[in-house]
Amino acid sequence: MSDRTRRIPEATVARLPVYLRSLAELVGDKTATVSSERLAEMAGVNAAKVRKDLSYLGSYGTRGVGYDVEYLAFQMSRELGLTHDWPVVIIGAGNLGQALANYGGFRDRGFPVAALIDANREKVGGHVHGVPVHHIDDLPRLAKDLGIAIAVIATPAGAAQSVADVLAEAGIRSILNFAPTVISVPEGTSLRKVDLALELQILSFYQAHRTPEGP
Amino acid sequence: MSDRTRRIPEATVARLPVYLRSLAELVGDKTATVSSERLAEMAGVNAAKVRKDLSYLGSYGTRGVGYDVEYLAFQMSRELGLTHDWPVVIIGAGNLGQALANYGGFRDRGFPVAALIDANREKVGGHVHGVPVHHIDDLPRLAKDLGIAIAVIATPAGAAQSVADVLAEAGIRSILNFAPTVISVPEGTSLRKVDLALELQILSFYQAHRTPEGP
DNA sequence: GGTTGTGAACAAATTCACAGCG
DNA sequence: CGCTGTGAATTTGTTCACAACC
Repeated sequence: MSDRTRRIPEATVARLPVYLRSLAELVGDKTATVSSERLAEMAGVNAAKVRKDLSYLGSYGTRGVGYDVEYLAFQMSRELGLTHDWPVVIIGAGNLGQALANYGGFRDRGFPVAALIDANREKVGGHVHGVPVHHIDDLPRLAKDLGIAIAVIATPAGAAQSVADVLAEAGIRSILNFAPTVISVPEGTSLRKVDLALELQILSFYQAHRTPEGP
Repeated sequence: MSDRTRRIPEATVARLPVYLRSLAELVGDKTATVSSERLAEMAGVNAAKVRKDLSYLGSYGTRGVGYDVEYLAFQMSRELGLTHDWPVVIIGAGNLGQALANYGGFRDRGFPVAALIDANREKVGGHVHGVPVHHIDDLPRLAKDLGIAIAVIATPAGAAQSVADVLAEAGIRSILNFAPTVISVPEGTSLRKVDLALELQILSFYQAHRTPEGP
């Protein structure tokens, strides 16, 4: 049975956006076709992995030629659900939340920040970089009105679990958590974590274990 | 041969900081010992994985009792190289770089931000949240003077590779890259990536593939 | 009795290597 | 001939299950 009929492995899903970014570059360069070799180089992986990953999407390559850049980009966007925008809310209008609201990379890649949410009523009512700040009690209504399916948690660790509970209540089933704590979400909710200091701690490990001469 | 004599797997290294965070909580609660079961719950993994992971550090548990919280935390800090602070530089004094400089989580977990670096001389000379802003040309000297081993790239994608090259030149061998692009670094340099929009794209995939009822 | 530490079994992910096709 | 698509082999990571030990 061919790979494309099986469920796409998590590791592959996590690389698709990297390929898509490379394809966007190639589209910009007006490059018509690309080999797995070249795409691998751009994405920082090896060619066998690219071919295996792409095979889960279908047989979109041509033997002896490579992949049609535009067609592959389209298929990949479709597979990733990126054919339309996904408005997101950011919970926590503190330092990090405000910076994320102002981060152009979200909007540019199809994730406009529709609202900032905070529990502190003093922050509510204003705008941060053009994004309105609402109270957490309004979240269920906002999620419905704005068609929000994805939330970003940018609160202190202590507040993250209760926020996750409110999100579950509001029917939001995709969460990106920046709070440095483990949160539990209902079965069926997708959760991704970004822990900034944790990444540095991992680097510290390898730094500490490097011999002076290396590696 | 026991696990602790083998090289620690990458997947385990990536989880050690999560355990350490849980242990720090337990220390705060004045909890003396902890079972793998309890630690697993706190870290959001299963107990077998905790025991296997901890076994790479050594036999620090007591059968029938569990792990001594303080002792394990100490051993883990030592293994992670967190017995002293690691000052970091952030390259790119834009939106994200400034937010990261102001992010308390770095300092709190032993990674004080010693300097912000920018290529734009108009930004240089001032301070952002108490952190001095220097020019990229001063990086080699700064790295040496401030004892900096870890750098954070928070520039636009287009500048990231040239920044990585400067970092290599300056002898910095641990890099956390926030720029949404693949960068290549010399053999022996540790590189971790955080791509904010990419995380949302991954969530989009699962959101798009979710059937209305489940799973 | 309770919990660790760890081989063994299992699963996921990566890489190889080459048949198949344009 | 060149490059994809993919089974097979390998490597890495996870989970099981239980002997060893306090």
